[in-house]
Amino acid sequence: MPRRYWLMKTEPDVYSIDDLERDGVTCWEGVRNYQARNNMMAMSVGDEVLIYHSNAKPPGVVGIARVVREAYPDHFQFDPGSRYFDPKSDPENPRWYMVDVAFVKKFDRVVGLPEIKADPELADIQLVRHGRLSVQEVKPAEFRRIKKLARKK
DNA sequence: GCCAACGTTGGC
DNA sequence: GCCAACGTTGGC
Repeated sequence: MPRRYWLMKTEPDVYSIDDLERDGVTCWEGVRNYQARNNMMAMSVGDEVLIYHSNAKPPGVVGIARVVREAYPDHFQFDPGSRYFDPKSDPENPRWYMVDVAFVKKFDRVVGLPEIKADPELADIQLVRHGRLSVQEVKPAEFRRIKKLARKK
């Protein structure tokens, strides 16, 4: 099974790449969109993940993480005190899953969304074409390209 | 703060 | 199963 590549969004005010660096490993809870969930369920240990800061100035890719635990039920869906509580989810058949990811690196500079949009090699990236999805698959060439852009300047 | 895009809900 | 209403995302 070849390694796959992903992009996951987070709002830095809520959980940033610096928080991930501090924590080392974190569970990626709170994904409440079926397509995003399905992407998490397709992840394997060892897959690499671009970390994207949304609602940030500037929005963009800020670093890399690695999947260290494959999808398992997100227990926050059963916690009435959690903002991620889902009263419609059945504990016998959980609706929402999460993965664990580990910090790999923080880029020396943010690869901003305008730069990604302007790059011909990234013209088909889902981030541009289906902007709102919070967990996306990234093609190997796109992953390499963003890593390369992060080294520029 | 605005609003376009788009996913979800629920009446019928 | 359609689709209008509604809620959320997220760039600007």
